[in-house]
Amino acid sequence: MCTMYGVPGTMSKPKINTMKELSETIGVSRPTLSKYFQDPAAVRPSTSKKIQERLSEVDYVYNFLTTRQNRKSTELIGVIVPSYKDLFFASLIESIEQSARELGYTIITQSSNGDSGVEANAVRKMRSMSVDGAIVAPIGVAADHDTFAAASEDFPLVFIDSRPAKSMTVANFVGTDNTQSIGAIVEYLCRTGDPPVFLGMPDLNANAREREDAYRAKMLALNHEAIAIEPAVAGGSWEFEAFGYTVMDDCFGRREFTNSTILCANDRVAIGAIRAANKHGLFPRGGIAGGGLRIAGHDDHPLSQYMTPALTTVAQDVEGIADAAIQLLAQRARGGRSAEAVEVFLDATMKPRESA
Amino acid sequence: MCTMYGVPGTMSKPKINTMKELSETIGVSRPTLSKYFQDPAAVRPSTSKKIQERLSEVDYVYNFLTTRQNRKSTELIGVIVPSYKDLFFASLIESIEQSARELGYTIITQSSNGDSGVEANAVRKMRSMSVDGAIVAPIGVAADHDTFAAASEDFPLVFIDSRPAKSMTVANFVGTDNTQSIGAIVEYLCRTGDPPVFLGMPDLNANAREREDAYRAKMLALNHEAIAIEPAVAGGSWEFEAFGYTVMDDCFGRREFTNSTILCANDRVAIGAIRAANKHGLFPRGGIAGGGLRIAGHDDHPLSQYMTPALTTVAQDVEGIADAAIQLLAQRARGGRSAEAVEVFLDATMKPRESA
DNA sequence: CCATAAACTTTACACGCGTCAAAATCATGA
DNA sequence: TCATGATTTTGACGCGTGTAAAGTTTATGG
Repeated sequence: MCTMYGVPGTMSKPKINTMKELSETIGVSRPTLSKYFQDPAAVRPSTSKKIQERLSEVDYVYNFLTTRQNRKSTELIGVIVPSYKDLFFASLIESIEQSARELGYTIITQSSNGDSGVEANAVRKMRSMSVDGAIVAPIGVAADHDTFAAASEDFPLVFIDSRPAKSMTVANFVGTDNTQSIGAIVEYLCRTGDPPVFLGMPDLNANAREREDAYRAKMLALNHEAIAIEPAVAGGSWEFEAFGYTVMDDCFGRREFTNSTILCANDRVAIGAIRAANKHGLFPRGGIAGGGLRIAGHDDHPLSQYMTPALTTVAQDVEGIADAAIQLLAQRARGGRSAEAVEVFLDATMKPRESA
Repeated sequence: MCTMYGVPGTMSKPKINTMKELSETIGVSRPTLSKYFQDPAAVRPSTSKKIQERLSEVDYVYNFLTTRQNRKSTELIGVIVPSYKDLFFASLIESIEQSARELGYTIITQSSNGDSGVEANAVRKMRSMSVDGAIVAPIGVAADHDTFAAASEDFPLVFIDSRPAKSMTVANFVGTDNTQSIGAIVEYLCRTGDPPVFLGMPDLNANAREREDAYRAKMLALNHEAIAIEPAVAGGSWEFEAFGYTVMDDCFGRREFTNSTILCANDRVAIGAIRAANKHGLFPRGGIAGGGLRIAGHDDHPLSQYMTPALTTVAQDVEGIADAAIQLLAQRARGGRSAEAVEVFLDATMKPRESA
């Protein structure tokens, strides 16, 4: 039998459009149905069973817009990230969705496209959708402070990954403790070879500066000289691999840092750097680092282990971050809004692989 | 001044909650405001200007839920993908969002997590949200046919990337012509070296089979023997890199295919295969392929060019797919539902790089 | 079997905005 | 200045569901 989507009349179950209609065909009152849908256990077991049975014989979907209009809570949580095309953020979204689902929340995701105007629009959209809360991985630079401030009067706001631009602002935050994570990998690198030089990431959010600061602090503590590679290109873009590649291709072309240990501010930059190193043949021995050039990253990007050499990095606790953010939001959404802003810092764990 | 989010009273602009309130403070009637918000040009220019000016002095966000409840169109488009953690889908989402934004649509994204139950729930959620249409990259295997059929009575449905499971079903589809894309790369590979063997992807959607079929057809046309690598592992997972790595690590360990040209069903599988090859030292000469083993992929995954060797592949026209899907949906959402199902096939373009 | 509480039904209003009809006001050109 | 048509205002109803109050039925226990 050839079924064609879009042609009416092929469905077996009769379609029911409103709850009133449903209440008539099912034989219970509309208020009872309303109660049932919000909590099947809120009605008598026999009634619940009856509704459930009849429900499976019809094609009814509740109207999300109208149900949420009238409830005190929409059980929507907004998520804003700078880009979908970054597996770190993608992992974060996936974990957030998972944690949210367990608590009955629906996720509305928006990308800010690395643009603070788009980010502000996304926040406004969240407001218009009456979300119960929002999780934002902020652009950081030139963020629209007022937009966030206005939003946070409507619902709790939790920043993840990096803190918002204005450092004097106190806001809910869940993320990795850059001091710990960078500290761990600097310590590792110093212990296993030459002290690292630092290749930053384009100065697009707070992590760029925090990680470099953490690097300098740790190097100082270990009595080593901190050296940051000065990018020959202006890095204003979120294409981190291209940035890492371009900068290091340029360096290696001048035979600079060809024998160094390079700590990159994140794995995407490191992936670009590894590519540049391979182009210049700096990883002999079948791509495995061997005493000369070493490259390390930060984040444990899902593809890092597939690089050649496999990228040594520190893994952020993505699930932990997602879960903590959702928990914090859920608590704030229910509880009072009066609570103090909270900052949660999670530890990252070393992932020693081949590249360093 | 230290501003703290979440503490009321820090805002400068007075907050307005409803349109009625707004109409009072702004000095126009509510129906006029309603018209203005739907189309600023629908009111007299002087009125439009007046509203616009006063609007910038207050903090008002329209209520998305209630506005959309009453309009004939919600201007919401649902997007369902199997996973966020796949840069191909991420690219697709980003392009879709872009095309949609231009037409005034808002995107609601849901991940089906490679699970047909979750996929069915996502479709139901789209229905409950009264979306104007949905774009689905289907799981393919064990998809809930009834769910899609029911949904397509509510709004137009466009499948992208791969066609839904039941092949006898005629549905709107936008995607790459696997015959063309695979044909192009097989032709390229045969022209530049040994004819390829084929490494499939886990049989999770229609592309798995279609691409293998296209490979066999093209090989037949070129008078070469088609050889598909039999995976030693059962590949039921969406972790394609792990699949490619495991299968080829196994082969290479037995010294099989170490000198072959391997065409992978997608880039993520190829990335895993390249990693296996590098582990076994099969890409000497600084990682650049040179006569012996060659590996090619399909999709032009954003990181393919950063592999060593850089992955030779065929690029799907992601923007074209996204745009065509949105256009088709927009047309169907406005126009009649009676139109025939449409299938749009786009060409892919060769990306010769180092790996083959 | 009856008292009692729990669950249900009925009825009604609310939510914020779209939309319509009729009345009032405005802008434009002669 | 006035006629005319365009725009706005007023007042009202509708959307589908949440929710409260009051009355009715049902289950439970003695």
